[in-house]
This record gives sequence, structure tokens and C-alpha cells, in this order.
Amino acid sequence: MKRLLERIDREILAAGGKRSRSRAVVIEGFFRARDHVTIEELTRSVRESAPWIGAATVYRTLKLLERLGYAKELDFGEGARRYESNLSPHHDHLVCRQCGTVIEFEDTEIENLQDLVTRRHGFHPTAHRLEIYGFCRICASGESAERVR
Amino acid sequence: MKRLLERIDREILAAGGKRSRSRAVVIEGFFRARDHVTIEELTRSVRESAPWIGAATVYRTLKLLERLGYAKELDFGEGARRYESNLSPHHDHLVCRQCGTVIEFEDTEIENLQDLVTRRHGFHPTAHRLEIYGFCRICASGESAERVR
DNA sequence: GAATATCCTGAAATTGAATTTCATCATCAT
DNA sequence: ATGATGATGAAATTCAATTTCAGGATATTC
Ligand SMILES: [Mn+2]
Ligand SMILES: [Mn+2]
Ligand SMILES: [Zn+2]
Ligand SMILES: [Zn+2]
Repeated sequence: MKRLLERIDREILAAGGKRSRSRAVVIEGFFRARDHVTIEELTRSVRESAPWIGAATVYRTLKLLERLGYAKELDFGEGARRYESNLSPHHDHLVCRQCGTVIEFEDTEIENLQDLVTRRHGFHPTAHRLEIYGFCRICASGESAERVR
Repeated sequence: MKRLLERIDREILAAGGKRSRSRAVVIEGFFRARDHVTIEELTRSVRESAPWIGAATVYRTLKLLERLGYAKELDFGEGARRYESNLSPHHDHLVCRQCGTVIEFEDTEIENLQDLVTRRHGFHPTAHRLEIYGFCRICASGESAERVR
């Protein structure tokens, strides 16, 4: 973690940026936070220890992390984007519409078939998104499942 | 086409709605328009023959068509949603980031594998979205490809 | 350790798609 | 025709996201 933060710091400097306390707090907060956070959630969490931090800085910092390749922007169609760390390998998502739970999965067979499809159309893929929406095991069974979110 | 419009009309009536000139124009315009239109595009097109129609009506009508199962809302991450007719069978999309071209494809193998994944997690799927972003054949070959959009 | 150029900040203003409000009009059942 | 209610367009509102801006922080040069 320390290593990671130092590495990012160095990359920012190398790109002509400067260090800042607020940004450091946001970056560390992001990697400590649970995955698939919204800006609003992260801002709230980060403000517990650094109440002066403005939302604009959180927005800016996550865009920066995305540019550097450390974060990925997600959109589950909720009206607000989410972000996840880009350190773990590629995966796709199952999103529960009842409780908001997000299950990650990776399926190399699907990925291979996607490559076949793009090749068949002479298409050069740079990214893809596969999300499956529905109800998780818990929400699908019990009618009165807990509402986490 | 006439059949379709009459059927929709009947469903709206059955649901307690009323006929309206503006809505009829929007609905017909939607099915005549090219696929994957934005509200803005459809509004502009519809206003050529019915300049009094407000954007709110176009928004409302497409939400209605979606509720009735005749339209699907799409989001290619452009900032504005797109809509497509839901009459043709399910398919997914290749989206060119250069020229905006959208290629449709269907791959039953991928769909089957998706079912396997959800089953493996006890997840009950209700919908999914698979989009592959990149460059279409034309944009990938020529540097100076035409910018359609 | 100044001096200075440049970056970064938080607050507030702005943007822009989407939705809602509201007074008026249109449609339907009687 | 009458009355009830749905639908409309314009304008207002919402809300996430971005931009603006003046002040503050940081790196670099001497
Ligand atoms: Mn994830
Ligand atoms: Mn399509
Ligand atoms: Zn659930
Ligand atoms: Zn293209």
C-alpha cells in the first residue's frame, strides 16, 4: 500500500504534477474503501478524517487515477458513477437490483468469444463492459430480503 | 407499421391512456428513425413535420414505449442515452469510438455462458448489457477516417 | 532561504441531460 | 353537451459532473 502510494506520487511528479495533502488522503481512501464506491460515498468517508476536502477534489483525483491506469470508472445505471481499483485483473459484474450487491466474475471463454466476434467484424476492441442485472441469491429467495443500500 | 401503431394505441387505451397527435407522431418517428437515436436527434427529426412538439413529450413517449416493451434504453457512455426498437431479437453492440458506428451482433454461445455464470452464483438475471468499444474496420485502417458523428 | 512559476485547492458557479411542475388543451365516457 | 382526467409545451427544477476563480501550496532556480 505504502509502495503503491509512493509509486503513484512519483508518476504524478514525473508528469509535471505536485504533491498535495488532500489528494494523498483521497488516493489512500480510495484504495482502502470497499470496491465500486460512488464519489459521494468516498467523499463522505474521506471527510471523516479530513473534513476540509471538497467534492471537486475527489472528482478530480479519481479522474487522475483513471488517467494513470489505477482506477476504472463504472456505470451501473444508477445515476451516479462508481469507481473501482484497476489493480486486480479484468472482470465483469453481476449487479443485484434489490440490495445493490455486486458480484465479480471472470470468464475467459466469454472473453475469447468476444474476440472472435470483433474479429469477425474487423473491429479493433479497446475495452468492453459486460454487466448482468438481476437478483442475487439472497434477494431472489427471501421476499423480504434486507435492503443494504 | 400501421399494424404496430394501432396495436400500441390499443395498449395505451387499455392501460387508461388517451390518444394524442403529438405522441403518435413521436412513436411513428421513432420506428422510422435509424436505430440507436438520441432524444435530441429524434426531437429534431420529429419537429421537421411537427414543429410544435416539445422535448418533454419525446422523453415521456420513449419512457412509455420502454414500459410497454417496445423500446430499449441504451447508454454508450456518451452523456446522452440512446433508444432502439425492441422488436428485433436481443443483440449486443460494437461501438466505434471514432465515427460512432454501432454494429449489432448476437452470440448464443456467449449468452449460454452468461447463464452458466449466473447459475454458478445463484444469481437470477433479468437483463444484461454487453458492449465492446474500439474502432470499426474503417476507422482502424485509415488514419484520416471520416468523422460521421 | 528568498523569489517565482506553476500546480492544486475548496467554494461557488455553471453545465447539460433528464425530470417535474403547471396552466391549458384534448380526448373519452356518459 | 358536460365533466373527468389524461396529455401537452414551456419553463422551472434536479442532480451529477465539470469549470471557474482567487487564494494557498509546492517545486525549482538562484
Ligand atoms: Mn469490480
Ligand atoms: Mn442495437
Ligand atoms: Zn441482492
Ligand atoms: Zn468507426
